[in-house]
Amino acid sequence: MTRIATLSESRDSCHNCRLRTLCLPDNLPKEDIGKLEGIVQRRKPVSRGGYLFQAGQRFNSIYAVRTGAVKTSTLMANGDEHISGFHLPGEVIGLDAIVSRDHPSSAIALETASICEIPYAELETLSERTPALQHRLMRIMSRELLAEQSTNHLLSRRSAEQRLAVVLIKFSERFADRGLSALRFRLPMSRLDLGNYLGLVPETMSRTFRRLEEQGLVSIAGKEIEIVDSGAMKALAFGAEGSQTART
Amino acid sequence: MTRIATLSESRDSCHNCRLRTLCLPDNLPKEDIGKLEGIVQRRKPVSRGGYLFQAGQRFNSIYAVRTGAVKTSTLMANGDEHISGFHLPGEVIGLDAIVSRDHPSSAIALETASICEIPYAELETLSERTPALQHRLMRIMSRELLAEQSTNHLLSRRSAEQRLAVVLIKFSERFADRGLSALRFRLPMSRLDLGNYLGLVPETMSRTFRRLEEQGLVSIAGKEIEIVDSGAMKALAFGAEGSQTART
DNA sequence: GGTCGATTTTGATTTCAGTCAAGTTGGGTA
DNA sequence: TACCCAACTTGACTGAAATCAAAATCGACC
Repeated sequence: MTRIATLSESRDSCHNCRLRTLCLPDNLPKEDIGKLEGIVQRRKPVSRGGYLFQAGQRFNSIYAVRTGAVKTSTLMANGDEHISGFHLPGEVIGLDAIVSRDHPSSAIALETASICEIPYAELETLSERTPALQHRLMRIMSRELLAEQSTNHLLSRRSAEQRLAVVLIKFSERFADRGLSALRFRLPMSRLDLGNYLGLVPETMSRTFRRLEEQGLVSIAGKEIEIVDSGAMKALAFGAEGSQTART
Repeated sequence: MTRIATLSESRDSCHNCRLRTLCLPDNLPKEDIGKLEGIVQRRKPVSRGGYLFQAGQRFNSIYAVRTGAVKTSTLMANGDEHISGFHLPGEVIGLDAIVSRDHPSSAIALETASICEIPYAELETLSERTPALQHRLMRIMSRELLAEQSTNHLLSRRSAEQRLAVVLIKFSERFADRGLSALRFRLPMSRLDLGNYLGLVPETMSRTFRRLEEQGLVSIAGKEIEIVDSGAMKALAFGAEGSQTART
């Protein structure tokens, strides 16, 4: 089946999307991308602070970030917000709702974000007759699982400095995956949000940023981050030094 | 002493398996269970400390726990072990490997465990022509994602008492899901392992168990746990009291 | 039943991050 | 441009869990 692409379609289509290889279409044959294309809905941009969906809302679709950045968070029994993740272009949001009928968490734009909405019922129907898509979905779920595990890991008995180093390195890698600089980037979220994610209060965030800067590992100007000594950062983040002692 | 319920053996087919509704076959039509049955391999029991698979090993299969209990853990750069989860009968292990070709973590039996091995290539082929199975796989992945998120949440800025209360309540619920007592059960792992999972050192685990006991919430005899005041436990685990203050 | 090593407990002390309190900065807008 | 409010920073103090050290208990195996 050949589609006649209009100008706006060609700009907006999965085929031409720069994020293709990170997102659902990765590794799909051309015709399957076309089919996927048929069910993807491109919504008007969500501005800073706007909701993609709210916790408790009926689950209908999953969402892929096209531009901008999004946080997902759950409201705890006591009214506190817990931020479970930050999502950059090419990443898929809402997969945690598949099992439960309702969204367990809310998704909020950190900066103006354009979003692709993919109705899940249609995606599921399509993937029944599209093995490559089914395959891809499983891989994306698995990838998310791994990312969550890595966050667990991060939160388990690591110092504030290590947590911050890890998260900065990971952002660096994610920006690099998107063709941006790995050494100079702008964090899309507030210190408060990043602290919430890392299990640290804003005061500690501030002091920890300063300590990393004093050690000559990074250079900070508000949300602009420059990684000055990437090797030392990785050593701090993943190395033996300063981590919990092995107890065998 | 009253006999503590154990996770007893189920028959050798998915059709008759008591864990059917927790595991892969849930909600599958009879003939699909039959097909699944055709690819499931029942291995000889793995004894305490034995590996189901090791980190770095080539990914070929996912595994379902039939009896016993299993922990999954990753070895960190510095040689430390980080335990990412404990797995009871009916739960599926190894889904985090789908994306990566190799297992990112090891799975180790905490007590003698019988395991169903499901070759992933065959499972994927089967699910291509079995929509219900595909559906079920997605739901299981989503469930795992939620479980990981909930662990993140648990590790993020909660006191030792709250962490322990949460994990005990969750084990209680999981045992109940398996038809065992929610109020009296035996934890399958050591304090060290549980502490590792919770991000706490064994000394703190010991003291925290004692504090919960002193408050009359639980009664502890080694690995045997009795939940004495389930309401107060839930209040401690999920309630407003003692948690971090909302900072808006 | 006794022995040895692993697991768990207990106590004393230290330390890192949290809390409280008070600025300072900076982006948005009137 | 100046104002305002939110975001961020800084400092002093506190407290919960880590660390260090040692003893007690458990349990697997002769």
